[in-house]
This record gives sequence, structure tokens and C-alpha cells, in this order.
Amino acid sequence: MGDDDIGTLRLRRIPILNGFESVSSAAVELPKTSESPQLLKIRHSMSHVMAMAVQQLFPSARVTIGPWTETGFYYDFDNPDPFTEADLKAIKKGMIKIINKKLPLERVEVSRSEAEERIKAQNEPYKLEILEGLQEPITLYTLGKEWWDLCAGPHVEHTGQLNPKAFELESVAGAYWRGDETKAQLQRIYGTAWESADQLAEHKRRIEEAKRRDHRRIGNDLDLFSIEDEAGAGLVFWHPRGARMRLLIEEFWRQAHFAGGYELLYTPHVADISLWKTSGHLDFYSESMFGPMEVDEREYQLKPMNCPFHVLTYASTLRSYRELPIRWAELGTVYRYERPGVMHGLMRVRGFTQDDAHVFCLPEQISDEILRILDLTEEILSTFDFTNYEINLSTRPEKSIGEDAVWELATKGLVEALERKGWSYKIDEGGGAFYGPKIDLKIEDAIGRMWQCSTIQLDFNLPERFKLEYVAADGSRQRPIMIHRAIFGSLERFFGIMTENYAGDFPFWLAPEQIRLLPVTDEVMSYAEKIQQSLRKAGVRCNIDQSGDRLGKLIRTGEQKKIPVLAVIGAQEAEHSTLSLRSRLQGDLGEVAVDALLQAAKKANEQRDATLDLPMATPIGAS
RNA sequence: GCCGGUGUAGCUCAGGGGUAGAGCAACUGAUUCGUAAUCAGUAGGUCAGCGGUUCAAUUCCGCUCACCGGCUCCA
Repeated sequence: MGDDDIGTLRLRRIPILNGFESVSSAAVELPKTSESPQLLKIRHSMSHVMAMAVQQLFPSARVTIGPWTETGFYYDFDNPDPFTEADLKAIKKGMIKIINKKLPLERVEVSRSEAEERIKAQNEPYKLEILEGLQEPITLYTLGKEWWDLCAGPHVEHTGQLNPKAFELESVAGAYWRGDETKAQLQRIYGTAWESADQLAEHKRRIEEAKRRDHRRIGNDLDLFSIEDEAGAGLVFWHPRGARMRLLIEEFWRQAHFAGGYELLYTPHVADISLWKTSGHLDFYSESMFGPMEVDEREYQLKPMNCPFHVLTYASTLRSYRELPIRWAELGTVYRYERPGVMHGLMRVRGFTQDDAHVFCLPEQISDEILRILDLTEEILSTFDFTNYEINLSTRPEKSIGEDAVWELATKGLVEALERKGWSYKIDEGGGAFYGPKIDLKIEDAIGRMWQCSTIQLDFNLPERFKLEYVAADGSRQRPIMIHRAIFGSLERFFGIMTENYAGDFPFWLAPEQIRLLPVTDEVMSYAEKIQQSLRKAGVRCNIDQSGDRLGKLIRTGEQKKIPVLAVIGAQEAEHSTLSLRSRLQGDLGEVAVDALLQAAKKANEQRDATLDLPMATPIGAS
């Protein structure tokens, strides 16, 4: 797929705001560890150096594992006292000392028994456990004379090849031994390391850039949404500006779905608990559900998913094969119990709206239906400038239900659809749900992060549990195939991702306030009001800045609120029936006739454009 | 849920056992102004909540809640 023009334009044009430079022409390359053999060695060695420094400072610390990450490394320790941020400074000093000694790192191949002896001599129980899982040959790396670690390598030759000015210890965190929350709690220290100080500086700049884009910050600054303590964690309040954007997203979504052959449903938020018993959620999903509530001696359950409702809707009447495929979508709000401490802005909440849909079809329709879904997914995601995807196809796990033939047919249908779409994908062998294979899709944002949103899952389970049927051509009763799919995943989460993708600089069509009129003096207020009225009538979201501040301040405020188009109105504009436009993404658009702006804005809204299509008008003062 | 950190005005933050501070935002007034901050004034806080220590707690201690960075889990 081609380059994203809007995206690149935006990256180049964002001005410097509050001293924070945004994505700049980054001359400094930051390869990932997996892309650079040299960085891999550096980071691998750094984690050894860190572990050695830690054990020098904290002799009671036991070592566990210390791998590289894509931007650095970490090491997990078992230490009686957790490390504090202050300890990091001391550890860093210790590391610099080790680096300056130019200690050699040497690979030593040892027998299993020798390794065991050496580990026991140092009383490192975790290392012993690691050793048990290792295949021959067993190698360890020495770091100078005093320190060594079980390791496959590779490493730099000596610590003098590590740049003491190009690493940083970033944070301490709790982690579990072997990632298992029932096992010992360890202390993890994260670090980053590079070849040059420039790279380190660039890495830090990118962290700042991610902070600048943080949807929680932008949501607050632009007054889009909030999460209120009094209401509870993970429950989202959409403020007028955010709600307006959500409405625009939903309108687009509905229109795309109707065009794509879907019908829309509305279903209840609660249902009798017996429904959840039939669906299996009570047995397999209850720890993620809000507790039941009793009404009239009947127990009701708040919905964590929409599918049982769509299934009931299907089952409400006898279906013929001629009706299939049935495609039903719903913006369905669900509630899930999330453990305290896992909530995160809009990305992880307890109440959220899924753009859920279910397709009931014949086995031979699977491939076509999946392809349609892929097409719709691309259409919808690319409208928000997400055009790079990473696709995973997950196949049958060991524990699963359904006949071999059905699994085979279904998996073939998914593969066929992906091939027809021409999308490359990875296969996650055995990674499917117990009830069917699935396709997951991740999108890449403007700063290269991947986010899982869309998912397409085949389900042989629910139709079985609810005994769904259709009447086949021969008059027999057959079971339909059910496809679950979501494109945004959750509106909240998608909104958060999209906000970070645009860094709050939303495209024109999506901005909650599209045009702000800036009256230079009070004298032009009535002219401004007239313009506001006609723009609003045309469906353009437009306000007048009534603050009475001077123009410089009005512009500053408008830019800080990331309004796409600021329209300066002074005596000259009133006289000419024009506005002087300043576009956030396009710069100065000059003096433009009111009607020209109106037409351009309407067109941008209809086409969902990021910017206005306006011929450059006469520059100010030229007449 | 677990480990660590944080919680002072709408926002960003200072302060500290003896009645609470700044800048920005808000409001009021003056200014009527041309492309990123006009000036002056006013108002705004149970210092997250609950309990304890103390003559006195926003400050010290404990618990709870929320948030932040991770772990685990996940849309």
C-alpha cells in the first residue's frame, strides 16, 4: 500500500509547541535490537554488567534472567529489599566503573556437572533452575575474574566496547519468576543502551514524544473525556468534544456497515443469568464479569459480550438457507471486571463499546465473508490513516471442540480470504480459541507502535450451545457457521490509539471544533456571528472566540487547542466578505471568500478529508 | 491482584507539626488591538478519603481509594 500522504504531511508541518519539538527529521537512526547484531551484543553485555554491579552493591541479590529488549535490556533479581530509584544511581555508577575497567567477556563451555557445581558454590537457586532446562553444550560468560553468568551470548569482547555515555537505567518494576504470578516476586531493573550518546538522546526524545502523544494527557488538555474517581475506575465520561468525535466515528461506521451489507441491532445491557449459563460464559468467563443482580427474584447479568444476544436474535425465528449470510452489527456496550491496577486511560477500561458483528453463514460462504470483512476493515481503518497492518492467523489448539473436517474447512476459508486479499500474515499454530480459528490484526501508528484492534473469529461453539439452525435446500435442519468480528475492537480503545496516532491533531472531518472565528475587534462581531450561523447550518462545527483577547492570544489559544482552521476576521474581511484562514496542517491559506470556505468545509466533511481543498487566495494586504 | 512510586486550586507545580503558595486557566474591569501570551483586579483548596499519634496533623504513622511505571491478564 502506498505512502500515507496525509501522515507525512502532518509530520513535517507540525509547528513547535511549548518548546516540545514534535516528530522531527530524525537524522539519528535507532535500530531495534533484532535488527542490529552490534546492539544485541551491547545490550546483552550491559545486562551482565548491571547484574555484576548489583551484586557488588547488594551481595544478597540473587540473579535470575537478563535478556535484551528491542530498545535495551533488563535483569530480574531476587533481593530481600526492593530497589528504589535512588539505588539506580548507585548501580549506574558501579556499571560505569566496570565499563571503564575494560573487563573481558569470555565464553566458556562447561559440562553440566561443572556448571552445577559452580552455581551451587555461589548459591544461585534460580540459575540452577535455569540450568535444568538447558540443552548441551552449556556455556557461560565470564566478566573479568570475579563474575560470570550462564549465557548463550553473544557479547562484546570487553566492557571497553560499551559506551558509558550511551546507557541509562530507566526504571524498577516488580516481575514474577518465569512470568508466573504464583511464583516468587522479583525486582526488575530496565535499562537502555546504545552505540552513541546521540542515539541515547534520540531514544529519550522519542520517549518524550510518546508522552506528548499520550491520549490521557491530550484527552484532558482538549477536554475530550475523563474518568471520575467518584464513579469508579475504568468508567469513561465522554465530554461534549469527545462525544462529538465519537458520534462522527459511529456515523461513519454505520454508513460503512450498511454499505457493506450489514443490518444493525440494539440489544439489552443485562439478561437473565440462564442465558449466560447456556452460552457458557458463566462457566468460563465469570471471573471477568460484574456480579449478578437480583430483580423480582430473578437473577440478571450485566453483559460482558454481545454474542449471546445476537444468537438469540437469530434463533427468534426459523431461518432458511436463502437468508444466509446474515450480517448483524451492533455498537454494544459491555462491562468486564478488570483487576485493580490494570486500568489504563481509554486503553483498558471496565465499561466499553465494541463494534461487534456476527455473521451467520454456510460453510462454503466462509471465504467470501472473511474477504468482505477484510475489505471493510481496511476501508474503516485507513480512513483514520492506519494503513500498515500485521496479521496473525491462529489455528486449532490441542484442546478444542468441533469436527476435524469443519476446522479444516474453516481454516482453509480464512487462508483463502487472506490470499485473495493479498495480505501477508503469520501463522500462530495452535493459537486459536477452543471454539474456532481466528485472524487478529494489529495496526501501526505514526510513531511505529503496533496496536491490536481488529479480530475475526470463527465459532463452532455458540451455534451448538444454542442449537442454531437453518433449513437447507433439501429441507433438512443444518447448523450455521458463526463469525464474530470487531474492527475497532472497542471504541474507547480505538479512540485512544487514534488520538495518539494524530497526537491530538485530528483530521478536519473529525475535529470536534473545525473552524474557530477570531474577531480582531468587537466591531466585527455581528459579521462573525453571521458566518458562524451559515457554517453551522452547513454542518460545519464552528465557534467564535468570545474572549476579547488580542489576535496573538486568540491564535495561541486556538493552536494550543489544536483547532484545524483559525479564521481571522477584521475590518478588512468584513468589508470583503472574506476570512483570513490559518490552517494548522497547511499553514497560511490567505484571504478566502466565505462561500469558498463553506464549500470546501462541506466537501472535506463529506469526503472525510484531513485538510481543506482551497485555492490560495490573495495574500493579506495585496489589494 | 503483585512490586515500586505519586496524590496540595481546572492544569503544571512549590511548601511544610502551629489557620495554604506561584504561574497558567476562570471571572471582573480597562484596552478595540492583524497571525503564538495587553494590563490591572477578583475568586478559587475539608492539602484524595478514613483512622491513629499529638495541646495542635495538610505535614508523622496505619488502612482504603485513585493515578503513574512495570508484572500478570486483556478489547
